[in-house]
Amino acid sequence: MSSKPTMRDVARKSGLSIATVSRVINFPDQVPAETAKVVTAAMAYLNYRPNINGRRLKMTHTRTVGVVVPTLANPVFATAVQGIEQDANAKGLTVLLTSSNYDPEREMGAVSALLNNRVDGLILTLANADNNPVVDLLLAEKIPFVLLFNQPSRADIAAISVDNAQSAYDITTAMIAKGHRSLAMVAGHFESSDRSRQRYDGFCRALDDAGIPQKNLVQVRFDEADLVGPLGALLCGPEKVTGVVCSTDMLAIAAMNACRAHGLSVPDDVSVGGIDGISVGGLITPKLCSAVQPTQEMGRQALAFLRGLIKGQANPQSLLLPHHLSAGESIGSYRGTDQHCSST
Amino acid sequence: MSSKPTMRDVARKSGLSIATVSRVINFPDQVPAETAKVVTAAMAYLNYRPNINGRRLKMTHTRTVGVVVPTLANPVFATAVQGIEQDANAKGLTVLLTSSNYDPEREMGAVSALLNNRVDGLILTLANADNNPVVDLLLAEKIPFVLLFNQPSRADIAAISVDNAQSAYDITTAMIAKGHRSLAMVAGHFESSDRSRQRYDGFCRALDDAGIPQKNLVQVRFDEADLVGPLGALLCGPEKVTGVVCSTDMLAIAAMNACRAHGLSVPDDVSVGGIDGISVGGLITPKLCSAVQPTQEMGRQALAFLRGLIKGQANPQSLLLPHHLSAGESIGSYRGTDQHCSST
DNA sequence: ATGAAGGTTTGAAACGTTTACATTGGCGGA
DNA sequence: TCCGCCAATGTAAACGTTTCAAACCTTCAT
Repeated sequence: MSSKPTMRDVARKSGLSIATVSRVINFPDQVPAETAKVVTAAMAYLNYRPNINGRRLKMTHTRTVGVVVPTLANPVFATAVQGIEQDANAKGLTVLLTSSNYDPEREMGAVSALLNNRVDGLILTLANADNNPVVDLLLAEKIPFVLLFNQPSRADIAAISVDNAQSAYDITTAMIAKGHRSLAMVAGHFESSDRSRQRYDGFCRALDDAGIPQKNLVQVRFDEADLVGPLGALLCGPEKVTGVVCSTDMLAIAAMNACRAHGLSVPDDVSVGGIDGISVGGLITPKLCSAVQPTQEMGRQALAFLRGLIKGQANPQSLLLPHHLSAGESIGSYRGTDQHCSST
Repeated sequence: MSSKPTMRDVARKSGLSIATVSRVINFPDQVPAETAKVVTAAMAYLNYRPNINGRRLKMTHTRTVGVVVPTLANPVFATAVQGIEQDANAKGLTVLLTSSNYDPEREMGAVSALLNNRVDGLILTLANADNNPVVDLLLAEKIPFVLLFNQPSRADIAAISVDNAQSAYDITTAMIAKGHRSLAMVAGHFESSDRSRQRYDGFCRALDDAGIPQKNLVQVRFDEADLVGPLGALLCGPEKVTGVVCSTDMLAIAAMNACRAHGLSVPDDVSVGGIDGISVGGLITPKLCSAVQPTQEMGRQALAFLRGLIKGQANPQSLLLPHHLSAGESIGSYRGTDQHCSST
């Protein structure tokens, strides 16, 4: 009696067989109301709880999905996971969460662990979606999976993202349109994020289209909050950068902070733009101008897509969702470089 | 061959018994190196993956912990979960994540689902920790659990939190020390969060200690980003509130935004303080002054504590962690109420 | 030669489900 | 009366592990 009651106990208590109890639980309509009542009463009396692990062992699917993101410390991923999680729970799916900290080794470890859990499918944001052993593994094992935020070059693997290069192109172009000619990009390390590189490509293309040869780039850790040092040379050096495009909104917020630390006003002295569209961006001053992606919706869509793959109803394909520039205040018109860098 | 290889297959392949294979996996040192090598080779050859669900069914513990938080959209919870998740994965524990959206019914549903998964223990942030059916259920079922952020009145249930009332007291007092006498609190709905009420209590106590009778309170939804309306009456009405204490940093950021929408400068016209200490608070301008809690560390501690409970090495008890006021710029000296509310 | 000791290995019974298949019993039609 | 059918229920074999008790060697002292 000390251990948890099992279906067998319920069967005994209700004077019926274990098969009938199972049917009451799984196919209530295949069983007479009277019988169902008896069984339900027994279950309530015994405080019975189905052991999902027993079920999982027997059934071919586990009604479980694995999620791997770089970190929850960046609201972009937290928001996406929030979307995934909400819908998953509404559908009775269990979410197994892991974060990789942008580390490919940990990505593999996490996926491996999730496969051992026999997840029905996976939603992942990988450091680099191309030539990725994790992707190869998943394809080999024929496990349904959807990449989220990644924008792989292969078209035959499922992925939900915005057009990263175009996002960066758009925000950069907006800055150029305001007269800025000396621009820099602050990006997370490329090896930690293919998005980062793709966004840098878009940045470069925008400069090329505007005939600006000089392309400044500073790569930083994604969780770097202190950009005072990294940005110092660009803002205060000979370049006198007046426009800073950041590969993420988190970096953009840190960049604005760094500008002020150098005695520069945003957007009067320096314009700053981000990419992602995290919600705090819209609340701060100056309002962050950003290439916004529908983050939470993307999480939802990734799950919906994954469910389709699991049911075999859909084929893997990449989906590009539309982004838009937010009407921010962090990008202003070029006003010269007179008052640059009061403090170093 | 189409299905996944099992331990039986590995046993057959290596010419050994299933029991030996199991021992190689779980107790490699109880097995001669030679045998281990043979088995490992077979596993590699067959691409064997242990099915954790089989193990879970047999074993009394599942090496799985459930996590329930209100939402990941608030960085406080995301950060805490990040802490939990990192350590859990390092220890080989699987994390089952659910969010309740501050809804007690969904809390119960989530916990119920997690119990069906036979989690070894739970970490939860509940809307209200006192007289909570979820807590009763968990106690009745003798499932180890740790409350996180909740500060229950019972001392015999495990909880990791800061002193919520004192946090609010401190930030309020800091504001009063700057000369503010007309204060208001913006708090999330009390029925969604006992922290919210506890913090309001601290706010009131601070006012009492300062001999200020007028206690303004506006309750809002936690995900409310637009406080322009809710704060309008207080900022522009007869009260001419010059100090706004918010029950969370997210609300504080929204409040600063609302102040500016009313044409008021922070901190020149209105001071704003928050509670939580989310990291963006330190990056924005003005730097948010907040009662900071060690969020990620709290997640880690909750997990460590939970593991102790699971092993039976610890007894449930409430732990109060220290908080501190951040040196922010969002609280300034009282300068009168001349220039109040340029735009409504 | 015999047996005890001890290191390896194995057989088989769980764990809590699901489900294909067998059984039961009641009822209508021939 | 008998047959067949159908709905309701039951039987038992999986699913992939872990683990206890038993069996099987070697080796070695007697």
